[in-house]
This record gives sequence, structure tokens and C-alpha cells, in this order.
Amino acid sequence: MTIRKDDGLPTISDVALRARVARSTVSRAFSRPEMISASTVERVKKAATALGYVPNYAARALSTGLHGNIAIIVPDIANPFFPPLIRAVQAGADSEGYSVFLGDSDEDAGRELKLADRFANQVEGFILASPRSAQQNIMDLNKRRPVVVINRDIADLPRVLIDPALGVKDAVAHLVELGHRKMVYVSGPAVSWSDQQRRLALRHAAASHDIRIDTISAERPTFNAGLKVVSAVLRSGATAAITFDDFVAHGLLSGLAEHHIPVPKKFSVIGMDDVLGASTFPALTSVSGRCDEAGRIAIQLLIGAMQGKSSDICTVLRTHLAIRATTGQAFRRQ
Amino acid sequence: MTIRKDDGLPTISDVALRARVARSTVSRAFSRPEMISASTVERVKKAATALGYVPNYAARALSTGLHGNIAIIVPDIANPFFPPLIRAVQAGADSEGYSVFLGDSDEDAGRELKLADRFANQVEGFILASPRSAQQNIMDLNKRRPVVVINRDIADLPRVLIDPALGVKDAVAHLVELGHRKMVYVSGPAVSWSDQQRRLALRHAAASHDIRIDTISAERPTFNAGLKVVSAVLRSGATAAITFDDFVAHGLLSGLAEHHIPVPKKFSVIGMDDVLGASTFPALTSVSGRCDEAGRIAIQLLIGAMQGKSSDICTVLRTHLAIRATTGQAFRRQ
DNA sequence: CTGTTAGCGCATTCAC
DNA sequence: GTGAATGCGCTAACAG
Repeated sequence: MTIRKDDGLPTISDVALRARVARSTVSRAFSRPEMISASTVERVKKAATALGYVPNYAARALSTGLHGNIAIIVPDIANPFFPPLIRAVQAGADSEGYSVFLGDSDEDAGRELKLADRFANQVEGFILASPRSAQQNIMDLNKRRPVVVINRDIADLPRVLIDPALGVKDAVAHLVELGHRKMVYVSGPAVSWSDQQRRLALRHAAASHDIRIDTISAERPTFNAGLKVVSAVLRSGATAAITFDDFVAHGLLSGLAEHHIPVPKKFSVIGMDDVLGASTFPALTSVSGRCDEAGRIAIQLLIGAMQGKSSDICTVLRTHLAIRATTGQAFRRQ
Repeated sequence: MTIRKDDGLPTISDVALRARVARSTVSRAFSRPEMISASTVERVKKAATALGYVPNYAARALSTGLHGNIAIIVPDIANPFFPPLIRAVQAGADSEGYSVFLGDSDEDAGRELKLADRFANQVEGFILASPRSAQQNIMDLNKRRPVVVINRDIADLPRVLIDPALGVKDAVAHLVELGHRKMVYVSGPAVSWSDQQRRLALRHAAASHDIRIDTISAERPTFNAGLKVVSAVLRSGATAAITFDDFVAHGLLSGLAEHHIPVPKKFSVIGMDDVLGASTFPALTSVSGRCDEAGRIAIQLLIGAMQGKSSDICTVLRTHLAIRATTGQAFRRQ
């Protein structure tokens, strides 16, 4: 009848036996030491360490409903935008005693939801970074566990948004100041909230300078997509391009080099997210996103939400333009 | 007396009630459907989906000892070497139905062990990537749960090692062929297994070409460390450098540029890990490491170990030299 | 201050 | 083929 797991880990009963107290006393010695005498606490703790006992969080969770776990789901771990964010989340969670589940949705909404379902009954809350799921599904999830979203503007949910507006405004101003009047935006996936924000910011910035910025669509936000789009960019007659992210910019840079078009002498390029740092050549001017801070704030918001704090906090992070070497005076064709 | 969690999630009892069967029947309908009649299975499943029931893994684990979770611990998520590895692990785990905990030890052995303890009773196994802990501690952990290590050669443990030998050999041969006779190794952290392997491989390669390769120590494996080491590298009289990783190489490249030393005309540089791809200028020749495959294999090994398979499998991954644009004919000083 | 008891959600004997 | 009872490790409520 006995169900044997026998994983070798000592249980609360072992400790109780050794310390000659009831199991509940051991429990209290750990979770509410102030409720029992100091001497008993000490005796229990000594027995515990002697046995190498560590509380079983999964079992504890069964009666308390508190697992001490949270989950973060991202579309692609390998996208350099996310690791610093994940790192910040993990660090914040850790310092509050939470362990973190990591899910990679592989850019797929369905997988995202499946992961969430899988995690749901072992976590206290979720962080969804750039979620691909339908808004309704995310709100449903939020009914079960607190959810914090990053880079998705869902009302009634705590969220942190990296707003490209400021950086984009500076980017356009910077280009205009350098004499550029005709520029293009090389877009990313149209479904992405980020891309929409970037288009919007661009439109505003363009309007305020009384210029037009056309959009050229890169299929995917990758180096190769940037490479492919070169001829379209050149055909547009623009003297500068702003791209969806640094990868597209990098691809564009390479394509330009292949076409023997010197940057920034004859063409200027500005990336976004600033994940390539100064490693491109020429060093890429980029709209800097501070994804690590997004993670830091997200985990704070989640901890707040898990403690029942108010739930419609929207933190927006500003971006700025990191000017490096891919932007220069507009080239005037004869 | 009733302990109420009330997290809204339907339990097996709710399903049983709705399907008008016993709870055990519901359980069987999910875990061993062949034991009960097809019609009952269907009725139960219908009730389950109607209620939105998902089995509670944590509760299941309490009786089976099987959590369906694994943990991966890395020294630094933000180091580009790890995300592809983590991604591969997560994908492999996911396809086998496992969820993954992610721990970041922040390069600290103590934190690594604390994380492992914390995870121990909610996971079936561990993947330790480039672990910093003492060997004994890792072996102790392995007594409790199967452990697979990456880039650490611990006998009796399943492990996957990225062996730089081949790539390094090719790197040295490549440089020798280009006329280089004097080269230096810019090392990384001496405690690191990887650095030791790289030194060793270098020594062998040097011996076979009858040349000497001196070591210059970069404090940390970063861009700045690479930058700082430039004058020491130049003073050495070498015409080429091989570095601990791509970041150091990138720093070195920048430092060289500052000193107006053209690469590869007057100096050649080879990085390692190949995480910067072709984004540097000139595009960095590097010893390519295939960290994603390390992750893929590690999760396979772990799944094997969790199923009680043999436990001293050592997979070594070969590296190769990715020749790009930072290596050229040796410059002869007059 | 501490021991006793019951139950968290589930899988598993054992009967029927 | 299915239902009833028991226990996984732990905490909460209740006595004492």
C-alpha cells in the first residue's frame, strides 16, 4: 500500500523523528519560528541540517497553494533582446525566493498557451514577454494567475512597454539635421506590437519634420532579410534607412557593402534595440532599448501583483538614440 | 478545517462529479486509458475539456515522484554562448513533456548549489552548463537526481564536452601556413575548464609546428579586457593572436584599430566560440563551438539518465575553424 | 508552546 | 471495468 518514491531526500518526518518532536513542530520551526521556543527551533534545525533536509516546495504548495515559482515565456531565447531581460527577471525572482520556469514559444501563439497551461498549476504568476497570443487568451490566463506583459499594451494588465517614440524621434531629427530628406523604414513582422509602435513613432516624427518615410517590408527580422531588401531600399531613392532591429540593419549594412555603397558617406543606417553594440562595421547607430530594465521592472510588478497589489500599472520605458558611426551627412546625387 | 486554495482551477474531483464517475476513473482516463472502457474515457475527457481541466503536475508528483520538470543552471544567461544551448535544451525537454527551470548562478559556485538545492525536489534531473562548483558537490547532487554536465570533465557523470582541439589545431595550422611563427594566446579565467582545454590544445598544436605560443592573461572574458591587453600583445612581438573567446577578440580588434594597426594586413586575430558571427569588422575568424548541439545532446543524455540508462557517457563535440577576414599573411617587420 | 488530525490533488493498491 | 480507501510531504486548524 505504501507508495514509495524513495528519492533519498529526507522528509519532515525524518527530522521530526530525530528531533523527537511532532511533524507540525518541524514545519513551524521553518515557516513560523516565532511560534515555538527558541530551544526547540534550534534542536529542530540542528536535526534538519544533520539530515540535509530541505523543505519540499511542491508538497508545501499542495496545502498552501504557494509554489514559490514563477514562469517567463519568450518568443525566442536566442534573440539577443531577451537574455538580458530573462537574466534580470531571474535575479529579481531569486532574491525574493522564487524559482523561475522558462518557456520558449518559438514565436508561436499556440505553443505559448500550451506552455502557460503546463506551468499554470506550479507557478504563482507569469511574465509574458512580447506575447504572440490573442489578447483574450492572455486575459483568461490572468484570471487564474497574475500576469505581467512586456511589450504588449493590454489594458487592465500590469505591463511594461518599451516605447520607441523618443529614440525614433531623435533618430529622425538626427538624420534630418544631417540633411536627409528621404528615408525608409525597413519593417519587421506586421503582427508585432513593437513593429506597430515603431511605425507609429516614425509617422509622428516624419510629420513633425514635414517629410515622408516609406516602409519597405523585410519578411523576417533577420540578417538575411536585411540583405535581401537592399535593392528595394536603393530603388526608393532614400539616403537613409531606419530598420526594425539591429539584425536587419546589419544585413542591410552588408548588402550596401556588396553594392559598394560606403556607409555613412553615401548612405546612413539606424538600427533598433541596440543588441549588436559596437560590433558591426561601421559601428551601428541604434535606438537603445534597455531590455534588462524591462525585466527588472516586470518582476517587481509581478511580485506586487502576486501580493494582491493593484493591477493596472503601465510602465513605459523611454528609449534614446545611441549615435555611432553609421550615420552621416546626406549624400546628394547629381 | 477545509484548506482552501481556490485558485479556480478545476480538480480531478470536479471532473469526476461532472462525468459521474469516481476520481480514480478520471485519473485512469488520463494516465492509463487502456484500462477502462472507451466510452468512459470519452465521457471523462469531454467533461474534462468542458471544465478546462488540466492535470496538476505538482500534485501528481507527490504520489509518483515524477514532476515532469528538469532544471538547467548556467553561469550567465546573458553570455551569448548559452542562449542557443538553453534554447536547445528547452526544445528537447518540451518535446518529451518536461518543463524547464532556469537558474543563473552569476558565475558563483555557492549560488549554483543553492539553486540546485532549491530545484532538487521539483525536478527529475539537472543540466549543469559550465558549472563552477566543486566536483564533489556535483557528484553529491547526482546521487539525488541525475545530472548531466556540459563543458566539465567529471568521470562517472554523463557529460558533453566541446573540445577545442580540432579547431585550435586548424587555427594554428592556418596561421602557420600564412607565415606566422610568433603568436600569443590571450587567455580567459584560469579556473575555467574551457580555458584549460584551450591552453592544452594550443600547446599541442604549437609543439607539432615547432613553435611557441605565449600566454597573455585577460582578466575577464570581455570586450574591455581585450582592449586593455593590446599593448602587451604588441610588445610580445607576435604577428597573430588567438583569444579565449570572441569578446576578447573583438576588444583586441578595436584596440588594434586605435593603434592604427590594420587587420589582417599587419596583425591576425582568431576568436573562439563564434558567437559574434560575421558582425565584427573585419569579420572575425573564429573557432566554432556549436553550443546549440551541446544543449541538444545534453537533454538527450539527461532523458536517458532519468530513464535509468547507463551514466558514464561522454560525448565530445568537435570544433572547426570558421575562416573569415581577420587572418592574413604574416607581416614582416623590418 | 506543542501534539493531533485532516486534507491539498492525485495515483495507486485492493475489492467488487 | 470501476469504485473505495490510503498515502505522497506538508501546513492549517484545533486541542491541550
